[in-house]
Amino acid sequence: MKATIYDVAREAGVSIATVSKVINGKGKISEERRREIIEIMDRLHYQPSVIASALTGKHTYTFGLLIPDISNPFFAEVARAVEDRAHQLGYSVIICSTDNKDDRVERYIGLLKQKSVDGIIMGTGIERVDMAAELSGSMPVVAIGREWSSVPVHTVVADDYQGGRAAASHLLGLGHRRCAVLSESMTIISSRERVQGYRQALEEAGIPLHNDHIRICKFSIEDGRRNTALLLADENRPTALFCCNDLLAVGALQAAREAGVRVPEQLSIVSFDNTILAAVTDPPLTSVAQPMEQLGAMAVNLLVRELEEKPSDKQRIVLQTELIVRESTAGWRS
Amino acid sequence: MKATIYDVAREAGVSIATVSKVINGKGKISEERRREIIEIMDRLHYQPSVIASALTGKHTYTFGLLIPDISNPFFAEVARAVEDRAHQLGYSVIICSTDNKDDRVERYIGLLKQKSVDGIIMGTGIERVDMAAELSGSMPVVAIGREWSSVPVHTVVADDYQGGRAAASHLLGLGHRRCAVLSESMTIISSRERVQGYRQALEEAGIPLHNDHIRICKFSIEDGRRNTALLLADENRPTALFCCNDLLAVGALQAAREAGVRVPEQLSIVSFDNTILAAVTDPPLTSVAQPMEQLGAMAVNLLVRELEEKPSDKQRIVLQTELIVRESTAGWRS
DNA sequence: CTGAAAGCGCTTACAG
DNA sequence: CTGAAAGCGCTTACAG
Repeated sequence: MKATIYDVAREAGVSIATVSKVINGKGKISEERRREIIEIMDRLHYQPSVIASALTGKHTYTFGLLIPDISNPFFAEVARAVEDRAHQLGYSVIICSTDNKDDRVERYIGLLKQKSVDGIIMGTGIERVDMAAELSGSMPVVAIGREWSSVPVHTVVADDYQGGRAAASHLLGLGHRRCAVLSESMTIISSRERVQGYRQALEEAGIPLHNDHIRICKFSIEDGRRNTALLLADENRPTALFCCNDLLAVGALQAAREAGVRVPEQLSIVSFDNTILAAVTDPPLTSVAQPMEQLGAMAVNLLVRELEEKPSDKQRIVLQTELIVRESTAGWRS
Repeated sequence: MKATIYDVAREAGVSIATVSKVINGKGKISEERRREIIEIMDRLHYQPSVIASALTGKHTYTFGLLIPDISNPFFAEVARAVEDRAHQLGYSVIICSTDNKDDRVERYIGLLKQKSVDGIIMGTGIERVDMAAELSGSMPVVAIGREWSSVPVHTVVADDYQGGRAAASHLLGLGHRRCAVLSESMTIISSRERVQGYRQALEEAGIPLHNDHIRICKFSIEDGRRNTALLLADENRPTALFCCNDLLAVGALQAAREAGVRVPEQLSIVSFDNTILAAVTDPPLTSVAQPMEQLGAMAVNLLVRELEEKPSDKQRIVLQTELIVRESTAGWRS
């Protein structure tokens, strides 16, 4: 049987209140007693029950991480950063893959509430924004890589707009004039921003982004491939393609190969995220890197500060992206 | 404030014992009362506290998943499978990346115990086997992709030996005679089995596996690259290479490219795992597929059965692998 | 400096 | 069929 606070108290000949105080470093305890009690706790391998202390108003030191899919390399890398920072700070993380489905989000949130988690990091999309609003009313929430302008929560995101601009500048600098883009749904703010940055940089260079050069995709290799195939089938096909994430870019690469279009000679591709995938494809992808580690760590920092200090004003932290040039982009002479 | 069982009881004019019974579907309650109470619980948005019920002897419906690194695609895919199956069965999973370090394992196990998780799925390596033994004495444990022959726990693994044989057979069939292998540490049973299967199949064909054709690597792209570079520097270099996981194979691919050795024309590579990486490299990797989804789901099944039914005999489940032939292997004429 | 007692939100015999 | 009471392992005023 596991030792309880009663066992320790009995062994030490004191009350459980006294033991509780030394556990929590509260109140005044004579140095002698304290040492003795600590020694006994060690000897008994006593570990306070988080369950019991949570029931008396303290924290569970656990929070939920909602992301679309842990098996997706981008979220896996972010999750690792979240986990590490959380662990450093004494927290555990329950991972929840939502597939971006509202009913899964709802179910998970319900479970997390029942389990009295201390807070939630939301990295998933939701359609019914009221769910986020309601949630943020009932516990600390920080949004990561996503935002809901109407809901007051801490937010940490990459500078998607600048990232989109960087992709465009790079392609323009290489001489491209027919530039297309593969995006996720425009209902996702980060996608919208990436496309917007891309579009603006192009327009400033006097190059409009044609509507039929904007393809909205689902978040999958397969859909990236399908949409790229459509773009490449056009007689006036683009010479450059900006993909809003690595998965889409992998699909684009596959479509190009199948269509006999060489990358980068006949088609330049810039992706976004810079997960491990970007480094292992053929050719390796030029990619706008998101600071995944920082994203995760900052989100945890915000959440824990909210938990342990006085609730502060909602912050919005924007982290810089960085263009990593590999071999999927090359100069174009028309 | 969240509604408690007291609120429901008061509203319904019954005792909390009665409410508890309808929550748990225990005891006899008149159909009328039950309906009324359920209606009130709905109206109050009442959700029983897992914390409180766990303190009274029930489960926390949470378990821990210990793996080396969630940002590694193989473990991310397994984790997703674990999460999905757990979720279906009403459990949450706390993810713990250990980097295969004993002190991290120990710390995590301690935390999980304090949090009263119902069980642990161990997919991580540990040096001090006694830790696993002690753990399995204190709560249900199932090992996944790892085994400790001396510790009685449920185990679910892929058939590593057969997988190694399959890799060798494939290469032999293509005419290769100088075959090398990149392995993880031989202290990991699964690595040992893979190499063993590979070696035996080679030997049965009359081809010994030379010691200097066995390279022990750390679990990283970088180490795969480094060791492959060493192999390729040999004048009598191998024409085929079996890598015990995709990450090592990615490193091998990089080393080959750097050394100007074409894959598969001058070097065939077979990897193991068949994560998403194997599909996106250049060339795509021929790989021995592990059934990651099944591995995860089976591990959860075993754990939950142990939890909810009478503890059964420790099972050892071995799942089949499957060779997926892509473009990193080709025939060799000497 | 130390302890008795109430309380957190439940479940479980046990009695009726 | 229903409820009073004890108990799970803690923490927190409060009193001394």
